[in-house]
Amino acid sequence: MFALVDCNNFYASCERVFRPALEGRPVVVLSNNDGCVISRSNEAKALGIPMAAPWFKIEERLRGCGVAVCSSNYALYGDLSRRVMQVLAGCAPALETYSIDECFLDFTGLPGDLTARGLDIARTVRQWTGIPVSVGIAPTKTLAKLANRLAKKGRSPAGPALEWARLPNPQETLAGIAVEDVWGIAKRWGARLRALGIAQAQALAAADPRLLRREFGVVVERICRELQGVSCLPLELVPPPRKQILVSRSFGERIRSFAELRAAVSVFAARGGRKLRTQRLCAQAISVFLHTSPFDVVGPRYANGAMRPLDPPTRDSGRLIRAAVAGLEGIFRAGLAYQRAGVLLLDLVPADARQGVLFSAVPGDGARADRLMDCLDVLNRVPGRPAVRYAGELLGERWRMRQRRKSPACTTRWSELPVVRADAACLSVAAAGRSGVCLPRISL
DNA sequence: TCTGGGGTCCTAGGACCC
DNA sequence: TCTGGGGTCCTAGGACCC
Repeated sequence: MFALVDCNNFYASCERVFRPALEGRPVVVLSNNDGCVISRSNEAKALGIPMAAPWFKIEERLRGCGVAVCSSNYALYGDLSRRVMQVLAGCAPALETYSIDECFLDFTGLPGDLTARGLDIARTVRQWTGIPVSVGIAPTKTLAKLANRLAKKGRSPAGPALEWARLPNPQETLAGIAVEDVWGIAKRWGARLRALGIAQAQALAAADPRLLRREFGVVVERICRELQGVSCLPLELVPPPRKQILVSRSFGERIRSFAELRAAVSVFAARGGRKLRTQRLCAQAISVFLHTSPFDVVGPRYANGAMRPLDPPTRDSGRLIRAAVAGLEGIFRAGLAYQRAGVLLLDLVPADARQGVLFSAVPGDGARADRLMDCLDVLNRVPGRPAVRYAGELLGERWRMRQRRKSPACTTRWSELPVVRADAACLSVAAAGRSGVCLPRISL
């Protein structure tokens, strides 16, 4: 038995935690560079703001609607996610963190009423972190996803938790769910399924698994069986090691000079190195890529990438930067307006299982390089922009993203901690330990 | 003026091995 | 006249997820 706990409108909800005045107001969070809408509060959804809409296209229409617009603040979201997961870890014997805002819990064999347990989880997470969540409970992950969806849409009489087995008529419910709303079925497969006369979740559950296997492969066959209640996707208790690490950004403005691209690519490579080290991995290859904007109508279009082997495998930021810049030299074309670049670290291997090179031409990358990187990481431990950087990273800043409306890093940066003023009477009530919930009225 | 940034899995086909 | 049966590895492309 699985429970899927999913944060409601996660990024928008995070913005509300430290700005209670946003409660009840439409809130949208924008992607990097303040580009597209990537999270919407219920009020924003009610205004008809579509997911992934480019903000500049809908901004005008929404003027006067009182929409609170936030640049994305990943330091905040990452930290609140960590707190939510920490609370959830105490709610079940095992859990799988599925994404920044979702978590599968193992509910197998738990005594008592599972719906009540789900409601209790939702209440606890809300009270301890400020984040509203929904809980779907079912014998398979796919059905738990659907149950969660129903709970989120207010289809659960109990509130934010819904147990599949408690539905009065599960078949009828499946018949009311479009096939594209099933986890793992998106637009393309949806269209092909519809062409076969499979338009709802119920039809998919009833379809011939052999046909699905033949037409779509094992993935859709599994989804079919999961809809029938046969669990095919187990809980992954230990996250498998990363296979690749990507660091890329769209630029705040178009970049034309090699020097500035080199600065951006150096920053990406250094950041990739840091990610490698926190995950105790080494890369055996690095790829650097860049392209002009696919939306620009004037000027030539260009996209290219270059791959370089890293032998021996490395997590040394200096070597990563050198390799990335060498790759960049090969693909840079003068006279173009670049919109985005990135660095991809590939063929990752555990750092303690690196294959050495018998006749190494690369000096270092042994204990000495490791110590240097450890030192760098200690100096840069505080989140935010690193304290110590490679000189190459500093040779241009114009590529950096636009983030005009970013909220403070309330929980990860000393200088941005919120100041709390609380009503004294209310605090004394809370301190007296009266039973029940007493949230003091606070202003920030 | 302005359009995100990460990831994974599966399959088919080709090249190669004994 | 006749030409096996069993594998692995790699890559590109297509699909999906948040």
